[in-house]
Order: sequence, then C-alpha cells, then structure tokens
Amino acid sequence: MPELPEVEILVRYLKTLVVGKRIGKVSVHRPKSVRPISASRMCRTVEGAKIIGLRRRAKYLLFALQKSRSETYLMLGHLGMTGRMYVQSTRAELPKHAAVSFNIGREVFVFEDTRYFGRMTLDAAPLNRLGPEPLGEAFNGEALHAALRRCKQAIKPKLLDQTILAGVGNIYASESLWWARISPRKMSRRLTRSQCDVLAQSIVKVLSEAIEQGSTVPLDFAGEEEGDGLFYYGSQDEDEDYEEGLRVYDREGEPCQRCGTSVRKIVQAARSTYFCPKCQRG
DNA sequence: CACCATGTTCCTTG
DNA sequence: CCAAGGAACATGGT
Repeated sequence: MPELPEVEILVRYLKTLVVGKRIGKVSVHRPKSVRPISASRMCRTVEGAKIIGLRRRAKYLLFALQKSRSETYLMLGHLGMTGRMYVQSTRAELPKHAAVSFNIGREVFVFEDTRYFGRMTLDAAPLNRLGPEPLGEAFNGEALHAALRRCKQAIKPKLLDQTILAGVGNIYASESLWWARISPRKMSRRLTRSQCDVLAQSIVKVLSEAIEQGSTVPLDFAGEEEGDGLFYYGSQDEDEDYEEGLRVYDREGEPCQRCGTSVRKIVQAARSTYFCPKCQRG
C-alpha cells in the first residue's frame, strides 16, 4: 500500500472532487471489501448521503457523511496493498477489479482493489487500535521510547506495529532506520532515549518528504487514463523518480549512499528489510 | 512453475 | 491475558 504519505496525497486530491457532493447509487461489487458490514447495509446507509468532510488517520481515509440533519456516519477507506480511489466519467467502463463504486455528482467514484485486501466500510473499530500519528503533536522521541520500552522484538518489525505509531509501512520503516543509523535488528527495548529522538525525527523527515515529493509531481490518478498516477513504489508512471528518493528499500547489493557499503536484504517477521550493515550497526 | 509484492487480521505458540 | 511468529487473504509481475 500506499503508506501514510500516499494516503495523504490521495486524500488531498479526492477532497477537491468529493467534499460537498451527494452520493447517488452505490454498487458493492465485492462484498468482502465492505466487511464486516453487509453490502445491503452499506448501500442503504451511504446512498443519498452528502460527503461533508474527508481526512486521513494513519493509512485510513475517513469520509464524513451526512444523511440528514441529525444523521451522520463515518465511512472508512483503506487501500490495503493495491487499492486505488478516483473519480471517473459515467461513460467510462469500471475497472476489472472494482470493489465499490458510487455516483457522485455527475461522475462515478471508484474504489478499485486488485488483491481485495483493502476496505470501504462503516466499521470504525480499527481506529481504536491505532497509536499516535507520526506527524501529529503526540509523537516524538519520548513517546516512542516509552512505547518501545517493553517490546521484545527487533525495531524494524516493531515499526510496522500500528499500535506503536500509525502510518509507517514496510518501505518507510527501512528508510527511517537508515536515516537514523540504527540496525533493523536492534531490540526495541534497547534503543536509548537519544536514539529514539533521532528515529522519531527520521520518521517525520521520511514521511513528510515523501508527501512533499508526491505533491510536487504532477499526478494522474487515472480513471479513464491507463497510467497508474500514484507516486508510490511500483506505480507505472512515477516509480523511477520515486525510487530515486529511496535510500535502501529494494536496493539490495547497491552501494549505500553514505558509505558505499553494499546494501543488505534480510527477512524479519516475513517481510523484507533493507539496510546498510556499516552505517546501521547493532 | 516458483517466488515476491506498499497490509491487516486471525490463529497458534510460548 | 500478552507478545511474537506465521499463515491467510487474492492477484499479478518477474
């Protein structure tokens, strides 16, 4: 997926297209994508509602819906690994893996999700398990240090734990540790306060620079066009530019941009980790 | 055919 | 009960 920066860029883009508009007919093409809410309840609730706000929390998109004067709902979107959201012409054909779509104004909002790991649902329970926003007030080295104190797991897989902090995924976890010069294998509880300060700053830097980069590049969020349009790793159009910004992710065997040592790839908790064995010592 | 992939949840194990 | 590890989910690219 789309980690936090990609979701942030998507939210900024979609806001301009959907906020203030009313939702028309809703189609749930994949009931799995709206679980644990049933397709019929999803349609019944969302149809006719006005989208009065759209914001991001971690990797979730939060659509504020107003059904009537006193009825409001929160609709959660999550892109999973392959989800995309965009608005297209009524005349355009729906994509092969359309999960949910609905009329919005004179156009069609599409949630497309090839692997169907994502969600578009009314169940807000997942939000309760999320740790602090990395780009919010509550996140800093002190908070990170406190959260890691009792963890008996290496720091890299721990950064993927959304209860510690919410929004970092597999790419930016490796990137943040490289900037902080911390070994991905270091036990979380062994990080000193000052290492947590540096790591927290690195996380903020990596995420905010990714957001900036995504804001700079002209993006085509697809719809009728062929291009992927998103700027995250693996997208068809932008991946060359984007990968330039990554220091270690998917760069096994390439020289570390700080010291020239060959970047190593290891597997932790069944996910790939990339790091410089010289800059990031134990 | 085999293996890998931006994520989360559920089940098992300790 | 909790933490950690692994499988599952589903499809496509290499």
